[in-house]
Amino acid sequence: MIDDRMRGPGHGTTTVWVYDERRRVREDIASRLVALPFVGRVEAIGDAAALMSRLATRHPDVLLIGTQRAMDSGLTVATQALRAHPRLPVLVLGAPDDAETVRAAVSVGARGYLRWDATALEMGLGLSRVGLRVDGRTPQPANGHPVPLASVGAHVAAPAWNGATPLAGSAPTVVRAAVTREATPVSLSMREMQVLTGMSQGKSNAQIGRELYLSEDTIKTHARRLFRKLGAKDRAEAVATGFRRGMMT
Amino acid sequence: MIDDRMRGPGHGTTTVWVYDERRRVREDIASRLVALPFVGRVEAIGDAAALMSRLATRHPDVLLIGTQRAMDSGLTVATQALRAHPRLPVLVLGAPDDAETVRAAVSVGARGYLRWDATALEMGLGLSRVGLRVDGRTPQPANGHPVPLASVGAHVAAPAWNGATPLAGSAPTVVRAAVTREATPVSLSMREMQVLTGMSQGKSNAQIGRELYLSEDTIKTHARRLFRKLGAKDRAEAVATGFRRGMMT
DNA sequence: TCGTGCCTCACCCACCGGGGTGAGGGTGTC
DNA sequence: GACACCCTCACCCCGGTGGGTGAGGCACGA
Repeated sequence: MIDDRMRGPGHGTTTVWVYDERRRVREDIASRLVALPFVGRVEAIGDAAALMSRLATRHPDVLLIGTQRAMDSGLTVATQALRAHPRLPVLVLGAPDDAETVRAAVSVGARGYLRWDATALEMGLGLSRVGLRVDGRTPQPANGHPVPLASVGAHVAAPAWNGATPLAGSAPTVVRAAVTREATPVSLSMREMQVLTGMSQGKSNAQIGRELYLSEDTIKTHARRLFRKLGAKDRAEAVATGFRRGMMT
Repeated sequence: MIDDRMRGPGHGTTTVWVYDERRRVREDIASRLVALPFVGRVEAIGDAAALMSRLATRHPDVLLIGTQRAMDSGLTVATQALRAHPRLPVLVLGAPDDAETVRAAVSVGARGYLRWDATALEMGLGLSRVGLRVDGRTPQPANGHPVPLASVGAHVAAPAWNGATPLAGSAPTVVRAAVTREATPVSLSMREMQVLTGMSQGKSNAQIGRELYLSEDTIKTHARRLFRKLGAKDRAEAVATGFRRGMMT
């Protein structure tokens, strides 16, 4: 039930624990967390007693606790954990519009509320608003790449990074994830962009060539050039940086 | 100067013309437009006379006109074009916070204002708010994939798709791009997610295996399984759908 | 006018990627 | 107890990928 060996490639330093009685849920959440750049180790825990005993000796940087509508199991665990360790950064995880649980979570001392259908970006923000540490500091919008900006739950004030306006009221409105704008020092040519788009659709060089009425060798040349421009090793990384730089949809 | 042969792979039907005197600018914008799924043909035009004569016989679905701060060349062209063709959907392109040009653009009849540093998502919305047609209809948030949601310029009312609140005032605040939430029917396991993340960082299967203390063959197995789950042909497409589904950052 | 960047195409070549298949062990669920 | 899913590893195989290099033409700007 506890995945100690499940550690990431090491560039992330934050440790996150995910508690939920439903195995499916906690593992689903955990698997999405490992994709976040600043997250190093994720552990999924399904037993309340185990969680408490672990908390006696070690603390995660963030503890995620899942809840089910009209069941207070998750909230009970959150209450227990926070009673024993009041400064523990706890995020409650629940249904998209469960205002009741949001209120309950806040009242027992949770730092925030995360919808279970949150995107990676939103999870990232949820974590970053909750005492996450990267090399001892709170993460900043780094080197022009997207960074969590807004959203999680209404009761959490939206940050004002990058000039975005904070949430006005405290109504249970949920602001959706946003992306910081980057200096975009790279600009791809039209053809390179078309090739990159084709790649993102799983097309082979030959296929792209056929669709653009070009030779496959020409596509390979464009590919090489766009790899250099984007600093990418292969098409997968090129596509990824395309998305991260806001060039793709 | 006019790229008639520069047509996309055909799944997009919208035709966009980009006007700007600076070659660099118009081609940069054009190259970013071709990446949008619903955009079929993009033509970059650098000469005002040529633009007007082309407009006499054919109309694009959207006409983008670039402006420079403290120069009215672009606005002059926009004025000309709109005087001759009042129903032409024109978007003015300009500096991020050039409120003056925004006002001027609106007053001459432009349908919206697009920051030159807009992300693909934002451009998509700019286009979709401006009379874009896909098979005769305005595009909807389709099959669970991200879709332009907010932003372009303050004077354009933000759409209320997905329950997001429209822009409150008419102040020159700019709402950043947002992403719709999708039903996320696929869930990757922890390992699959780690492999996908490695792919997005340009790592080879062997490299990923080394970092996770696994055999390369194991990575290949995880890769195959995640390809099937995501419906992807190769790692590039897998990474792309990972981003489109909000699983990656 | 020369240089630069883009577009186009070609050839060579090492090797990585992806599909197929099988298989053992673990942990839950019905 | 059967079933399903995940994790792990292995072997075979072919085709696609990516790097290097060269080269001609075109449009532009210094």
